[in-house]
Amino acid sequence: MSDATDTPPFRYTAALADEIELRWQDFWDSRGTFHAPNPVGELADAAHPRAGAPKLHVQDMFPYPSGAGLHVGHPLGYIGTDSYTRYKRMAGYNVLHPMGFDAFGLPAEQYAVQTGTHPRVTTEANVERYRKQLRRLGLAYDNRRTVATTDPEYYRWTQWIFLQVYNSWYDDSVQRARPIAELIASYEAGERGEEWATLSDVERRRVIDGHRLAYVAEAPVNWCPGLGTVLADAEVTPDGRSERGNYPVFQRRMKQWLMRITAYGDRLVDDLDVMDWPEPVKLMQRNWIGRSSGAHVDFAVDDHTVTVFTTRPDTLFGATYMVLAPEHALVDQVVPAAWPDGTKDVWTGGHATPAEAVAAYRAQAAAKTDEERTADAKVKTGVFTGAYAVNPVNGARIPVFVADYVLAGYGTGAIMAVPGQDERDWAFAEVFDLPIVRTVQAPDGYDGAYTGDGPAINSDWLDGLHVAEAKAAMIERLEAEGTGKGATTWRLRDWLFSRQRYWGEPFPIVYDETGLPVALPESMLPVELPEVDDFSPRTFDPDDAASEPETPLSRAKEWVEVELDLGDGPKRYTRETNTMPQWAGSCWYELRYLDPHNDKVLVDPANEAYWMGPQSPGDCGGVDLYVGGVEHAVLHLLYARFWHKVLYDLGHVSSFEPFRKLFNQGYIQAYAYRDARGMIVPAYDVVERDGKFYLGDQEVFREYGKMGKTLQNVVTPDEMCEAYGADTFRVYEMAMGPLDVSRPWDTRAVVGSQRFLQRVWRLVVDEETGAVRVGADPADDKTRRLLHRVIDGVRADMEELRFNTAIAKLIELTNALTGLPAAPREAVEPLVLMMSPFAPHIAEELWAKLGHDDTLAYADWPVADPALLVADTVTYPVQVNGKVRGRVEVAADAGEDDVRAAALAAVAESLAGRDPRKVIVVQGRLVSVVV
RNA sequence: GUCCCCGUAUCCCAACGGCAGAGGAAAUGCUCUCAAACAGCAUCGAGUGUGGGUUCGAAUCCCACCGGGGACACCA
Repeated sequence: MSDATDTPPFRYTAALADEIELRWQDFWDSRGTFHAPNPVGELADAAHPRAGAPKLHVQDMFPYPSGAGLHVGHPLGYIGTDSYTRYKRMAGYNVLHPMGFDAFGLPAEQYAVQTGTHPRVTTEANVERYRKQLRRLGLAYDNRRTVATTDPEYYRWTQWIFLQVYNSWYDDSVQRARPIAELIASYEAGERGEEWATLSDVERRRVIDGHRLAYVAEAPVNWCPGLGTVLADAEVTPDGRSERGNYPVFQRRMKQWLMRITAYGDRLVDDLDVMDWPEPVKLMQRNWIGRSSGAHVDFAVDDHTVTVFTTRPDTLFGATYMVLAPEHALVDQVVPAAWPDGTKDVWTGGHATPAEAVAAYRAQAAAKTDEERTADAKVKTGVFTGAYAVNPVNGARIPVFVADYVLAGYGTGAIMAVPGQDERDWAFAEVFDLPIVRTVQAPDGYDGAYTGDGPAINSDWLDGLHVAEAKAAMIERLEAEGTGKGATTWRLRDWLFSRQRYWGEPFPIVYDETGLPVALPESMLPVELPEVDDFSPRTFDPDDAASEPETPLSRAKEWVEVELDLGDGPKRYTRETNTMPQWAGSCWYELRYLDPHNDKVLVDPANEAYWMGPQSPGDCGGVDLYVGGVEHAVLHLLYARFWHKVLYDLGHVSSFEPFRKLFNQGYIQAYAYRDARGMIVPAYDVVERDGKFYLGDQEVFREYGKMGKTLQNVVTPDEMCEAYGADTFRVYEMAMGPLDVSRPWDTRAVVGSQRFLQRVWRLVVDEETGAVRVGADPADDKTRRLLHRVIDGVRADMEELRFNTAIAKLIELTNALTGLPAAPREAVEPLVLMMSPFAPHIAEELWAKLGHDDTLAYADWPVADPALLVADTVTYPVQVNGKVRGRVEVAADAGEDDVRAAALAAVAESLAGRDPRKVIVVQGRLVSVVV
């Protein structure tokens, strides 16, 4: 062990980095360096250097603190926002950059079920570990503002928001939520019909409860026996399994809490237009919400009326048959005793009567899972019901089919089929030999269903109109005749909000003797989770669709049965024993950061307006930059937008969107290795030789995937800090590529970032003596010009989050300074300031060594001198027919004619007497000569 | 099947339509060392997935195809 003697005593090594980093972390903590002042309240501080400055609110999607701790992929976004906010703070902004923990959730609960350890114990330990890991990275959070969703002081307000939602209704006439008291007043004033006066108290409550934005309903839900809980649509994978645990999920009707997010469908779609979000995420939200506008059209089927939904009312003259979903309620009622005349053989499925055919088909459809239905989508199946419908616009009789390509849960569960303009209908019509009538003129030679625009044909009075006008004209006619109505349908359903779980927020709801819910008053919040011995919901055989949920809280009898005085004297009540889903706490945390300890209100309006309020007329307001993975594109981001809009409608916040700008960071993935038997081997022990990979002598094979236990390729920030220090780790993560691009982790390459920091260190500190060696002389002209070019470029890169190119420029400058006998202070100081967002500890240390006695966190960010950005002379390459044939150096301010003359002289030889046909001078760039 | 993103040196990545290289890694040589590691200095390198088109000029814009990643997938 002679390392210590051979390494220069003052070299920037991992050990020195460790010492510097821990010291500065303590310094920042003890000084409260990164505290951000609020306008009002406990966190206001008029003496703060950034009090009253322009604000910037930057936030990361907060983590679920898992038992495995962080790996190097997790902090990528955190380091990105930290670098950005450190830069913006130096550039003069009052920066809010908080961090918290999404601490309710299944893993801690499942661990509790297995081991009997209370989820709170596990969660707190995990949170503590995360805090330590994040602190070690030197992330400049305002730690006074941290939140954990499991903290009763936090979930008190989650419950409070639930009460706001519960105690309001959506007034369609003004397109916003209003207090439920206003609805009750309206009923009592007789503005909503006479009936109210005749109702009993209980009936009145039922009427009102039916309008609330949070309500209990018997609804089709996703019941997952394997987890013992119901799930939101978004938590179910397309193949009908639970996203967590991958258990089968069954459709069941159950009594559950729902939130009326569908009321906000229009605004959730429309407001996407004003937000600065990645287009793919906006698209995913639009798809998920699935707004489509068209019309409901009534078709007579014998004595019954079947209403269909269509987005193409303009094609009504081309409707040649009708389809009901197998589950449609009217199917049985329209089926006649025998096949009518004209029934084609392919329509019957080989059955003797319509009733048999329909029953057989329905049984067959019911037996299919959604997955099978989708997999079979290529081949259209169905059967004739024997009934005919009458097309309301032309009186045509069209056969009514049952087919599973029509979904019961969307629209009305019935369609008019227009094969000429719909690909699915076309495919069905071909199988069942049904007529095809084009009602939109297709291009010459077009085969198949034509869904594009064109003039209407075969459509009587619509002929000649284009699609958009034809739709409007048809809707107008249908409404006038009373056979239809313009309509909008949604794919989005109301949000299933209850879970049969222990480790979640209890509802602030009790039930009285009527069995109807009663909201607890704010004064009784928080409703804390009771202590229980058994955390597990009753789980079942994962395939037992008929099982019934039983919540863990229902077993805490002394908690469930309570005596309360809710205004009419002490009475017995029963508590709600479901808990809220994990999304609840993350639906509003961006607001609590603003005023984390306020026990009077969720957030003081002045603080909300400052940090998140609209910045200009029409601006939606919200967090200025929200960074996280794209996997939350619909779930979290849709739910949070919904809650925020409710709070906006009720006047609690001034912004109508929570996140003005969204940025999706990429992922750090890693190589994994399998041996010849296909077994994963620890990536850490694999070595590369001659392009092949070996574990010992055995060749192994490389693949690429997520970092994790199963692939045995986890690298932790702790290891990186130990081997190189946090600054090196941070610089490496920011330098390896653009923030939004996924890339492979390569531990071998980290050393490059360490060498960069070592070189900067050496510019300031003599490795042998530890003395400050920075030069006092002014920089030479060349160095000075480079410095200002770098200052200029780095600022632009920082603004655009292009950290990789910013770091490249800093390295370029460093390498230039390294070559000088003594690096001039004039260049070193800006370099230290500019590297500080990425490597804050070493930058602080060097800043101090350069003679500054306070943190550089509030030092002025360097500004480039424009005069030094323009060169004295410019070298123009001269192209002849696209090939570079010469170069000329001319004064930077030379006119175009001078440049042309010089250029032509320079390539006279190549021209060989030919006359240039054209000479193009690109100012400052090049000259192109065409002969 | 439809839509979106991406293909630049051995690898990760740069290049307002204007000389393909900012930066890092690897590799090679040298310095330091008894030796090695660290560190330092130097060297090495592709014509931009393929084929067309637009242009004086294309990695960049357009079209088609190939490869990789992602989203959606009977939503009437």
